[in-house]
Amino acid sequence: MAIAEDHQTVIDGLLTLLQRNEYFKAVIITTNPNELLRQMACTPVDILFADITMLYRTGHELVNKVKELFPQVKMVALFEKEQHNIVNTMIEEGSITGYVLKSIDKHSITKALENMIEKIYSTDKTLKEMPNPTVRLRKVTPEQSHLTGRELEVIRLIEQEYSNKQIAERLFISERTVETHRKNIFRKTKTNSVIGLIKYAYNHKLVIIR
Amino acid sequence: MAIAEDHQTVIDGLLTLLQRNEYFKAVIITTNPNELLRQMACTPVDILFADITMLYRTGHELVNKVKELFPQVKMVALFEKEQHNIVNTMIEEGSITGYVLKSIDKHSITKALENMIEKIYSTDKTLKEMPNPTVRLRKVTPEQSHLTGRELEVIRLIEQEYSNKQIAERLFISERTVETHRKNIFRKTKTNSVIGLIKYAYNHKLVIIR
DNA sequence: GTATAAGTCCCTGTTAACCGGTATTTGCCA
DNA sequence: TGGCAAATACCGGTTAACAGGGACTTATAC
Repeated sequence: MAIAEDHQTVIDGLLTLLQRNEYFKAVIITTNPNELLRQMACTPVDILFADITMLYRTGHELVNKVKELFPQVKMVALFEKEQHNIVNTMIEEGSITGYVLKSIDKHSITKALENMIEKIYSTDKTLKEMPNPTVRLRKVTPEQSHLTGRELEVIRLIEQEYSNKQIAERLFISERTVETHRKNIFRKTKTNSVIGLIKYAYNHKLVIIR
Repeated sequence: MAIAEDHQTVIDGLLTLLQRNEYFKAVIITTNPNELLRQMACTPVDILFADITMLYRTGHELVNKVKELFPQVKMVALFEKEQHNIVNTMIEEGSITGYVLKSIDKHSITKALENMIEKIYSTDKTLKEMPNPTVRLRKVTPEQSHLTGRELEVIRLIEQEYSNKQIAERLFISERTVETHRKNIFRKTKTNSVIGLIKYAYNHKLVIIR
């Protein structure tokens, strides 16, 4: 098993738990994505525990790299409750095999680990083929987001510093339409500047930060 | 001692360390700023360990609240290495008594805690009066930031959604000057839109997020 | 004593963003 | 099948932001 996490303390916490577990053994521990890939090339692992932002960091896309280079590795995302949007995206994409809520108490993590062993080792299927796996700690229900799918797309492109014109080209729609979406977004999020909007998006985890 | 931290795992890590320490005892543990204040009113503590972003969250300003309501409490900020800017600000303000780098290894944290005991209990002075306290784990040297103090001020106000005009009023300078600062900021940070700038500021921890 | 950096101020433009409407098509679902 | 949400598109008008200049004062450093 490999662990990739930004916070030493989170790593410590996991290690403490793993000490009492006979099934898992952490063989790679690092906070650096590139270092992780390098080590995975030398030391084969079955499972990768990784912070979700590290996995999905825009631009880097560790999750895709791992999928490409080591398709047999099961990826489990460590996430915080506000990040359900990203988790759900990754589940839909079939990128990850499971996920664990970071702030959950020790007992639940242990239980989740045990469930994971059963699921991962008893069958060799990914989430896509397991519509209702118990690996899921809880149903990750998105907070009633009033924003439509198209609006979310626009927000993500705004955050990527695309201009209205570029967004229009990217989505094959008129610039006017982008402006309309923008207006509706501002109205719905009760913001009136890009900065406010970006902060809203970050706070509501509509986009992946850093 | 009180602990305020977003991450359960960080809390767990601290508690494990504290178990072996005879001087400290955590009596309040919470992730909620308001809950913290409420509990501090009921249960007196000597020291508050808190995540730096939680302490300094713009708008809330827990650090000021604590200082106001419980001036005798020593505040120690838990921070990550990129946040040295904020730490230095707080030291200059005399807001905090000490700070601990989150990602530091256990041994060093223990050592830092011991140093802290000496410093805090042998003298009753704040950092301002102790120019070179050993509580400091390491000299927090800002990465060669080419941005000037005034430029940082402007960036923080931009992030707060102030317009150029409002910034000018706030800083008692001409709107032209703000524009000049803005230009220089864009040039120095190699950005060319507020969004790019905001992301730069977040990535370089020039402002406090969330 | 003279560079150098920081901070201040102003000018001329251009344009993207924003405000406020209105309106059509599509598809879902009750 | 009638209502509704989503997505699409347009228009006229206003303004803040941004580009790319120049220039002056003050303080610090060498």
